[in-house]
Amino acid sequence: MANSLTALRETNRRLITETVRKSGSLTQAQLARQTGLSPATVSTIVRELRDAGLVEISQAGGRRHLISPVRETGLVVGVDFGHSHLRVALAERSHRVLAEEAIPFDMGVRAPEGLAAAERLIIDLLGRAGVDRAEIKAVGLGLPGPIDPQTGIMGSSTILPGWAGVDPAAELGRRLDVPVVVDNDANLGALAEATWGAAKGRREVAYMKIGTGVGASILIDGRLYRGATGTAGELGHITIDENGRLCRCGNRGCLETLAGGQQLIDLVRPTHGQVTVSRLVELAHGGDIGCRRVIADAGRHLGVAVASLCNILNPGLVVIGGALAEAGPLLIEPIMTVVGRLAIPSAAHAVTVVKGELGERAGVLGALARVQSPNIESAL
Amino acid sequence: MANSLTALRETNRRLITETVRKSGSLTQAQLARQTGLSPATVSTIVRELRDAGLVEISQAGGRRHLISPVRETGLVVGVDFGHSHLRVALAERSHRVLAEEAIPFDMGVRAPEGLAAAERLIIDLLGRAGVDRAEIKAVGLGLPGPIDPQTGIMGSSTILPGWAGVDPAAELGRRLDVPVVVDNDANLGALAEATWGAAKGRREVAYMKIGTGVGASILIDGRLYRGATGTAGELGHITIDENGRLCRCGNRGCLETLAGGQQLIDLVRPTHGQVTVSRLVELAHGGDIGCRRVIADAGRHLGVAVASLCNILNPGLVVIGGALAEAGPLLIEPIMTVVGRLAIPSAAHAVTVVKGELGERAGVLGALARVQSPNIESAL
DNA sequence: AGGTGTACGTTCAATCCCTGAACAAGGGAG
DNA sequence: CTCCCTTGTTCAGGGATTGAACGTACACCT
Repeated sequence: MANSLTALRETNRRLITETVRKSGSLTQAQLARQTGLSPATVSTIVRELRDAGLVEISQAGGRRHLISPVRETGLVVGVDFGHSHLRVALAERSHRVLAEEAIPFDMGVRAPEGLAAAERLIIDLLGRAGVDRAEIKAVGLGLPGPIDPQTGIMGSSTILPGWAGVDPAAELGRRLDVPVVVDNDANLGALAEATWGAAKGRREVAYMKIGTGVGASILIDGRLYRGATGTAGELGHITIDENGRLCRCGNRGCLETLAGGQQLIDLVRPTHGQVTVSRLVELAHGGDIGCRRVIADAGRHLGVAVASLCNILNPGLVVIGGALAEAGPLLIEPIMTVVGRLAIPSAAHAVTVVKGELGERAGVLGALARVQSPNIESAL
Repeated sequence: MANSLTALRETNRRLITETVRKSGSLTQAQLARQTGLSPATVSTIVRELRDAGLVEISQAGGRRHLISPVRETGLVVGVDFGHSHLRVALAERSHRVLAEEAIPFDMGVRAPEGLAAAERLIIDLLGRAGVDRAEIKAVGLGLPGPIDPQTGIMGSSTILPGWAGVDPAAELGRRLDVPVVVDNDANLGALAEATWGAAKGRREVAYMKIGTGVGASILIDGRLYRGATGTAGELGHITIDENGRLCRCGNRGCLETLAGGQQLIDLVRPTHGQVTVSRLVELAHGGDIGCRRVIADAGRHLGVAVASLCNILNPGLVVIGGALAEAGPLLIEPIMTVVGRLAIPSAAHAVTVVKGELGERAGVLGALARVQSPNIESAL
């Protein structure tokens, strides 16, 4: 705070840069109205930013100048590890996706193999898009497990035994020689839905990802909430039934053991054989009574958790993502029913439960978003 | 943001006012060092504040001027309704308590009777302190039920039937002819513990009040978190046992039906006769096995809820207040044990569970705090 | 086609704010 | 008692924002 005047100028410069980055491109007049600054100030600041190479100015008819964020060169990569898949997307800085691919993948392997697979898939995508490896400027990496936000090291050895203690961002960064930011897959899904999807513009949101496991992430005042030590949102391991089935986290009756995709798969195996979550959802949509029942039961268990969440946090919106979310109303209606019954009325009235709009791409898109706007999260 | 320059000045003025209010009284030089502003700026702003009557200046030897917050005149009252008691405190603006009293009280009565009782107790206290009624400038009011933060009207007719639909702040304000701010008793307890008690200076805190019922309140980034519609923290009515006992909220197996004081009283009635929660805690401290067991069981049930809370929010501190908290380790150790078992390890390691420091006075002190600093809460 | 109105971006003087330096006034150490 | 340090004030200087005035170009109406 050496000089509050220059600090003020800095603030306003940042304000304008942010506004430009968010809106894509606008004229100075629009900028002035949106920021509340006077046209004169906008004029001088825009010139400064142009001289600094932070924005680009193009003529747009009349005196209108179109201010756009500087055409960021280079590409970014999003990597999304699921329990049973690995998805990678190659995108421009503007988030336009150039190439994307998902492959089946078993998270049970050790970290080195997993990261090697990601590296191979990235290089494959580069080749397909005809892009040189050096074009990649940054990578966003999503993982289905707890990550210490201070160190970036994965914790909780019981959940992903092959990954505990490793620093995936550093590892992958060393392999590719670019900066890598890492985050929980549910956090990234929430980020994607908040940026482009069902939670766009909402402030108090809970996001639940129901894939093989169950993860969650919380947006408070529009920002990712991480809690005191960065593990907020582990809704998959709250206890629903103290005497329930053993969970991979070591406890009994976690939500995940009742509503996770793995459980559903196990439940239909005797009658339907080995299926994937997506196949199970397909069958349910096709009218299969057993699958519908299994999904509805999962919804009811999820409803118990969402009701607790509503009582505790009183969110305005709950977004359901992950493979099971594709069941749509088959899953969401039971959730709502249970929430209506178990949550206190004022919290139940306040909340809407919807399916995510980005589907299975949420994680990888969130990874792309995370690379660009690392500061959407709460300060911590 | 009409004029950013004047906005800047406003910010700095506020910065100085806050610093003065916090530190009690200091010199201009100290002020300059603490705020990072130049002595010149401090000088002019202090003069402005003096002229506006917001601070007082006294000579303190040499050129030293002692800047102190203006001696606030008048008194404030805190009112805390519990399920079974009513507590009122009369205090100076500086929070020095002049008189305080608690009486047994049944929240089952209708709102007018309750507010009349509060009024009588306030007038009683005024007489005892020898203070005129006109000295009261504001009242803080705590109630053990959900309050719509927009309208101030009490909701959820099932929980406090005699109070649903009334606007207690307006009612009491009309009776006493002073402004009244109203809030949930758990929120006020949290506020008090955060201001003077066990949570002083902590940022991520959950407060649980276990009296006749069970309430909770959440501090996020040091501010009261209210959620989308103001009912965040209703932890007493999360479902622990879907097939459990009926709760006054209309559901089954709420935490409150398992760990609320009322349940404990009911449990020991066959063997110990009708007792209060405080008496039950006394007996437990005296070595009564039955009471100890009942409290430990309640602790285990609370532990399930706290574990969920930890998984969802990952707080750094959980403060236990209310009458049952006086059981101390008899209650808290079972909580910690269950949290250690059910919460994910990283969240369990992060959290400390402690007894509140303010005891049964937490609510009424919080009401006093709330009158003075209504802006501690999140913006919403 | 021509005229008029409107919106846009730039420039400039005015205004407001913060800061560094100079300065007066005391208190404390030696 | 003197020197030195700290404190608060004053003043000039430089930044930053703004309102008003101005030139320009497009759109629309006649």
